Amino acid sequence: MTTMAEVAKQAGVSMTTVSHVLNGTRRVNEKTIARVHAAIERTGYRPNSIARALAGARTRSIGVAMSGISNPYFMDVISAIEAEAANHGYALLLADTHDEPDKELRMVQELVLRQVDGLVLAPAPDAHMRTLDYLATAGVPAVLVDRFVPAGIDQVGTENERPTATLVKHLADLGHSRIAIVAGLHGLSTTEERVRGYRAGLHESGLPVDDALIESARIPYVPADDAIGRLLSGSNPATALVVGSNSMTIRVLRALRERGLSVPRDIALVGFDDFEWSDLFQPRLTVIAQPTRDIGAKAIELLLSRLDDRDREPQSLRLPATFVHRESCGCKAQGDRGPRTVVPAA
Amino acid sequence: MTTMAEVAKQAGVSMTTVSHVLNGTRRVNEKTIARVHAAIERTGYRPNSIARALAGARTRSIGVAMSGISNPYFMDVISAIEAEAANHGYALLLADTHDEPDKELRMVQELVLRQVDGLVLAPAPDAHMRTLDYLATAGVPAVLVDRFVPAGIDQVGTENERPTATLVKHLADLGHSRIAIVAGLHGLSTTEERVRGYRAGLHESGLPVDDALIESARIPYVPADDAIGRLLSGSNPATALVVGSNSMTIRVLRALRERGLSVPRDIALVGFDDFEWSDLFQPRLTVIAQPTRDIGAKAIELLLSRLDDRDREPQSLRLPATFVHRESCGCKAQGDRGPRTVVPAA
DNA sequence: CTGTTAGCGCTTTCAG
DNA sequence: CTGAAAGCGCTAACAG
Repeated sequence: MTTMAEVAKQAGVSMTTVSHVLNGTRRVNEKTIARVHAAIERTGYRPNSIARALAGARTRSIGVAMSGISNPYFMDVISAIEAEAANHGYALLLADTHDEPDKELRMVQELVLRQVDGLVLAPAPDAHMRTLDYLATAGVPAVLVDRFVPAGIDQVGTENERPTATLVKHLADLGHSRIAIVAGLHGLSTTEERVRGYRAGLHESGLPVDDALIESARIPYVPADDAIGRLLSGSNPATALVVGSNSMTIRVLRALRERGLSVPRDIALVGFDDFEWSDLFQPRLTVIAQPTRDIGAKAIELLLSRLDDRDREPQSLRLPATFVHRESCGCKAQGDRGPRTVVPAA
Repeated sequence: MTTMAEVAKQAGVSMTTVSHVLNGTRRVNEKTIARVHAAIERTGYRPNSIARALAGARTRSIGVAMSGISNPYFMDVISAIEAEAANHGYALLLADTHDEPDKELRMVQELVLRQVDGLVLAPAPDAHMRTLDYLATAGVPAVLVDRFVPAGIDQVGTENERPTATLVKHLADLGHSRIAIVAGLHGLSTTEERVRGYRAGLHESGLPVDDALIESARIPYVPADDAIGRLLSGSNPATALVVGSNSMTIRVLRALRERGLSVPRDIALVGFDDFEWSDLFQPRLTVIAQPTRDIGAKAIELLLSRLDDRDREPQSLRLPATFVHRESCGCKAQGDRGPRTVVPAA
């Protein structure tokens, strides 16, 4: 392992100069720069990031803490984050919070101890926001993705309310009056906003809100079977379903199949979140698609810009979602081969 | 941030002792240990991993370098790795190699520079194995996943040859004689082994091998359209397809749909790799499922055991795959609600 | 425009 | 059973 001292000797300069050449952190004579570069070239020198970090500089690593890193939504986001971060010479430290506040805090502390320059977090439902408090006191820059919190911190996510209303109105336009929602995890802003959009959509369609038609998960990863059971029983069952997230959609589709129900014949279904392969599902799903890659890229952009300027005003970004019209809503089949209909949602 | 010096002072001992208490690296008097622990407790001290690393100790981080981290197969593996690693107090540094040898080498060097204690790598096709050479000379413990190389290094993957033969024979038993394979990326051991299994399956079914029925990708991420075109044109087109990996399966399914071909009516299809949601596809896919979580867990297990004992004999582990019988092969429909048929694959 | 030097927080000889 | 002290490789005052 070549060290900086070695390079300095080879180039006939001091370590200081090598360091400054490397970091562009002060003016250096052209020729000196050239000599240093030559020495670096010759020795194949690569700076040791650990030593760099210890000496007080940045680690050029950023922490990513999210739930269910195998969740397809987050995978897209993470993949975009990885690409964008790598572009800027940053490495990623990954942690799975499982959407549990305690685990989230532990994981984030771990990342901070490892001196990440900043972190991207999809905050778990946590009334006390312990993680955010910790981050604030530790002075570690962070950007939140997906879920929003009422705090002065950078955040990126998508529009939730209007698109969900669009989904509901689409169903109402098709003649449905018993439209239910199976929302995501209780306590997440996304869940709340989508439920709000659901209510708004009903109002705007002149339909009453029946709280019995609103289900949301209290615990991560529960199957949707009970919820579906409640929604479809009784004298006035739901005839159409809005599902609040893609992991929920999987569970709902499975629950429906368990009951021998076919979509959209027996029940119409639309969802929030697209899947990379939802065009291969049966039926093809009508959904709101989030700009996952943009969310990831923007998260890194915000984070890096904050590293540059700690005092910049916090930004809260809502990226537009798209309405992807396929067949699960029960509209006349779009034809397998035709282009999918994509319009801005709301 | 409390430092070790602070703790030492509070406990009335030297830093050396604190260090040894922390690491259990030499005998220390019971009472001294207690005093140190008390001081740690009192100050809320957490060791600084960066300083630790620089001082030559372990970083308790492991690098993970794979292609297409949004690829569902690798996501499962990574998710298992994350869980297992977190259990043992290790953090993950993630890098995407995109299956390109150059990028792979750069990423791995980067990870090594960041002093990962070891790494998990899904090696890109690379005749010269530059990355493995580098790892060997750098003396960094690594375990390979998914793909195998003829090198004395720990490796975990699945059985490829026999299961693929099983797939072929299943198709042959259904009366197909023109069975094609759309294999994965050229140069990967998985691809080669699966093609070998394909040939073996044909032999064992008394069918001739027609090289025109063997396609594999030369470049990552190419669509399957051309391959499908070649396979289905001519006077004696394929009537059944074996697809070599799940990302390929997606591309093949899309290509078939472009052509208005329905599975299994117009053509039978079976694949390697299961999807978490392949039971929601139309049709439900008959596949060989890899024990992805076990692969990830085993990879970490091997890596940690090597950190313990650098001189242990390298192990090469093949975990068994399972044959998941659904409908895309064209067998009489299994019924949507029945349990899927799962048997060990060869 | 360049160099000297004091750490960053910890591990680990070496010496009691 | 315990400590003193020398680094690990780099950054950033401070001083020309």
